[in-house]
Amino acid sequence: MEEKKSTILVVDDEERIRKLLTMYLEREKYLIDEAADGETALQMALNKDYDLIILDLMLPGMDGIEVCEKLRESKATPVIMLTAKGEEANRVQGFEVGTDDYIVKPFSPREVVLRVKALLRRASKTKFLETEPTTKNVIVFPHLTIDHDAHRVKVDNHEVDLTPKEYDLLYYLAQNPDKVFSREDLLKDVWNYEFFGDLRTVDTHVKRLREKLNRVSENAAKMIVTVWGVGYKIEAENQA
Amino acid sequence: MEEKKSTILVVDDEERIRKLLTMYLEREKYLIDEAADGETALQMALNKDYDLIILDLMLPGMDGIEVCEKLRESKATPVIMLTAKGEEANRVQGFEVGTDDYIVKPFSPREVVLRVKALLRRASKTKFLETEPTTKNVIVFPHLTIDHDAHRVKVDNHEVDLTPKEYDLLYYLAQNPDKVFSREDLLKDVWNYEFFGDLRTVDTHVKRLREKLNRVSENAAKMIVTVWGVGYKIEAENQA
DNA sequence: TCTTATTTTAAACAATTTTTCAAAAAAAAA
DNA sequence: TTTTTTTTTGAAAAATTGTTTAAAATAAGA
Repeated sequence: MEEKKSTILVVDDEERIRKLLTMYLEREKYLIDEAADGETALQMALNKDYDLIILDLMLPGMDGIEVCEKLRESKATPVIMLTAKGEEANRVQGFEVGTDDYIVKPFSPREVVLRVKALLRRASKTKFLETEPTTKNVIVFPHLTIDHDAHRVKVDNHEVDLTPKEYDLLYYLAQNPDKVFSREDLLKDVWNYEFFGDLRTVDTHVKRLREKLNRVSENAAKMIVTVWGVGYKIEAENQA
Repeated sequence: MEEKKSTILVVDDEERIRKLLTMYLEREKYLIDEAADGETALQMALNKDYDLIILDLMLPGMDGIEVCEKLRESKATPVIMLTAKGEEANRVQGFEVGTDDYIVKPFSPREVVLRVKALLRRASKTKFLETEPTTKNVIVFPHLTIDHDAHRVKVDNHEVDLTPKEYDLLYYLAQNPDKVFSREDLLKDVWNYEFFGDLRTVDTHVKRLREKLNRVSENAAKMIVTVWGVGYKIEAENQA
């Protein structure tokens, strides 16, 4: 079940962004190289076969678009472009420069990891040309079902309306059942990297989440467990 | 339920167009080869039995028409010709050169996929020369029916006039019921590859689509669901 | 070709929903 | 009991979507 680790090149002039991405991607067992400017990045990308490159659009000297175009003259390495909100996201989106996907800053780390996985999956599919049985994206617990494609949550087969953050939070916890996350962890992973808000914000969302689940089933609400002095987790078992 | 995968040769001198087509076709589980010029393309097409060839009209050296004519001396492989707007679409259209279909640039990726499917269906039918119960291309929901062959939408058996984009959008969502698409997804897949517009353009089309459906049936309009903070989807169930 | 009608896009504003933060109340631990 | 932590509550601030309107692009017709 273990695959060979993919190597990823992360390019951004801001060190904190590089470190942030590196941290999250290494957590997923990818091997990461970093570059802070376009020239270096291009050289590295040409000299080594990366499985993926994450490339900031705005770079000192040679910008992301130019790097991508130059790279494309000799390599087809998948590229995810990072663009600030107003920037030329459109142009990047338009495939004009051979970008495979793009992410708008500020992003949530979780989102980046998901996109990276998706793109690597797509790329490897291309390579091996295998029929992948379209994986349904559903998490199932005794009283709770999360259909990620439909973005739908059901408690005892009864649909529950969640706000985006409530959904993200539940989905994140549900992906790692029985693992406790501190409020810091949750703010880091579920919120985007620019959010430096109050830790208590997490509590508020947990409260509303529990309330909504509880309206349908007390058992479902009890799945979200407070670990005193530590944080929150979802318990898969602990169900009637 | 799994069929053998069709192999397709994509020929265009612009890499971004090749990559774009490859990406969308691979998503549909086709096996893709690429060629950047006419000579290479012809050689590849003669040495391997492709199920379909997508051929750009304008190519350096030997152009698309010549490739097609030369190919036709020994093979009947179906060919879709890509032509820029002003180009000799007429000549190609007239099937003078043995082309089976043609698409005018810029195209929307979705359109290409549909044409490819249609042509492959036609071609395979020809092969077996059997009375195949012409697969109707109809999507049916409780209050909504989309007949793609006729390009006709009916709500509670009452025909609804949609503009092209409205239709495309509805059809795209209807093909993947219960799956949420972000505005970015929709712009990428439903609009053509040259469009780099505002995300909110999607909202406007959704609004008008809902309005037109709502004139006939509120239930039909309610099928198009806003997923707050994420995008839009069509709900198959959620119907009275 | 020129004119007219239709469709598409985009911007601005309104309406709605969500998120955040702060502070009091409650609960758990020491 | 005292202290610490969590839960609850409410309301302002922020973000997102809905709606309207006008300009731009496109297609159709004269």
